Amino acid sequence: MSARTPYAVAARELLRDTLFDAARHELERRAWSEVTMADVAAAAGVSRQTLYKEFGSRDEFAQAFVLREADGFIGAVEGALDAHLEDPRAALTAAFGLFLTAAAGDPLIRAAIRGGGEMLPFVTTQGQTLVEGAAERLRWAIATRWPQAAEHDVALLAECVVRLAISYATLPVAPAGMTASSIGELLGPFIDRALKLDAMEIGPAAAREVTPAAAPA
Amino acid sequence: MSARTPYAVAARELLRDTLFDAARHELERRAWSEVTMADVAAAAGVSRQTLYKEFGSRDEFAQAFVLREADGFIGAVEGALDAHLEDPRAALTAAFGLFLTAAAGDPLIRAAIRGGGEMLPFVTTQGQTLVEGAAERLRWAIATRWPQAAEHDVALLAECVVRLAISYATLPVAPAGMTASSIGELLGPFIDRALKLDAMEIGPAAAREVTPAAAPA
DNA sequence: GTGATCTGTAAACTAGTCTGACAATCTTAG
DNA sequence: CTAAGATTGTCAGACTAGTTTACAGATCAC
Repeated sequence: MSARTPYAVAARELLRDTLFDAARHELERRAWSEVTMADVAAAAGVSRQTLYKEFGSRDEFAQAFVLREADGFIGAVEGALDAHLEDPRAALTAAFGLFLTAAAGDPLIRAAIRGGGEMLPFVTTQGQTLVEGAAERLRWAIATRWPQAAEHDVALLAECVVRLAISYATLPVAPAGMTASSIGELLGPFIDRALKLDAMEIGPAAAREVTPAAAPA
Repeated sequence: MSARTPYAVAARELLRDTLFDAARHELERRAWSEVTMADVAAAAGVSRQTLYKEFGSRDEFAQAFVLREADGFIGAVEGALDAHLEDPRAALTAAFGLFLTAAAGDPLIRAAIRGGGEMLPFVTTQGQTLVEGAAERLRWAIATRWPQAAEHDVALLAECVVRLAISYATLPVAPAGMTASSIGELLGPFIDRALKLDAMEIGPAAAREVTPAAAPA
C-alpha cells in the first residue's frame, strides 16, 4: 500500500500529519487560544509560512485538525460495529458507548470542554464540515456492513447519530454506558426496521412516524 | 513519536522507504538485473535523479535495500526472543527457526537464491555492511534482554549467529526447525555459560534484577 | 494610549526535485 | 566482430516547496 503511494502524495500527507501531531502535542499542555501558529509550525519542524500555505488560516487549520481527530474516533467505532454484525441495535449501542467512553477519557476533548469552550465552535456552529465528514464516513461504515439497508435510512441514521454523539460528548449528563443504552432504546426501533437482516419487507416509504428532525447539537 | 519527528527528517525517511518499497514491488515480478533504476524511480513516483541523489549508485541502493529487508527480519526475531526470556538457549533456537522459516517463505529471498544469484554478493562478499548492521542490532537485542552477559560474549555470539543465519538462509540443507535445533545444540553450551540467569559466578554482580518486560520496540 | 504579541500576507532566497540531454558502458542481434 | 539499443551515472536549467525576513493590521496587557 505504501509502496503504491507516490512519494509526492505521501509527502504532502506526511506534512499534514506532522502538523496535526504537533498541534495535538501542544494542546496537551495548553489551550488552543494559548497556542500560536508559530508554536505549531515550530513543533512540526516547519516554518510558519508552510503551515499557512497548507492551511489558509488558523481557523481552517483548527477545522481540519478537529476533523482528523474525529476520524480517529470513527476508526474505533468501526471496530465496535464489527463486533456486533448480527445485531445492529447492539452494534449501535456498543459503538456509541465506546465513543463516549473514549471521548470522556481523551485529554483533548476534556481540555476543549473545560477550557472555556474556545474550540467548541468547531464542532457546533462552525461544525458543518465535521458533521458532514463524520456522517459521510459513518454512512459508509454502516452501508458496507448492512448493505440491505435503504440508502436514505442509513443517511438519516448516520447524521443523527453523529449529531447526538457530538452533543453528548460535549455535554455529558450520565455515564457513557447509560447514555449509550438510552440512545439504543431511542433509535432501536428505527434500526430494527431499517437494518434488520430478517426478511421483513422494508418499504422505504413505509410508516415513518418518528422522523427526528436534524436537531442541532 | 511521529509528532516529535521534525518534518524534514520524516520526509527524507519517507523518500527512502518509498524507494525501497518500490524496489520490493518490482522485485516481486522480475529479477534485480531486470529492474532498472528508472523502474524503481518511476514506481516510487520520483525522478531518476532523486534516486541517484539519495543513493549514489545502483549498488549502493541495492546494499541499502538489502539492509532494510534484513531489518524487517530482525524485528521478527526480537519477538521470538521475547517469548523465551527465561531460557536463552530456547530463545536462540526459536528465533533462528523463525528467521529461517520466514526467509524460506519470503518471495524476495527465494527469487534472490534461484535467480542466478545476482544479488548474493550483497549478502556475502559485499555484505560487510549487512553483517555489521545486523550484528549490531542483534547485539543490542540480546544485551537489553540479558544485561548480565559480558559484552564480548554478546558481540561474538551475535556476529556468528548473523553469519550462520545468512549462510543457512542462502543455502538451506534441512527444514528450518531442524537446522535451528542443530544451531541450538551447537551454541547452547556457550549461551548457557554467557547468558544464563542462574546464580553462577558470572559477572561481578550476583544481584540480578529480573526485568520481566524488555519493552518490545 | 503604548508596547507587546499574534495573525495574515509578501518578497527574495535556498534546497530539493524534475526534465532533458549526454558520454560511457554493457547487451544483444546480426 | 560490429552495429544498434538500452542502462548507468552525471550535468545544466527550469520549476516547486519551503525558509527567512519583513510588515500592516488586530488584539490584549498594562
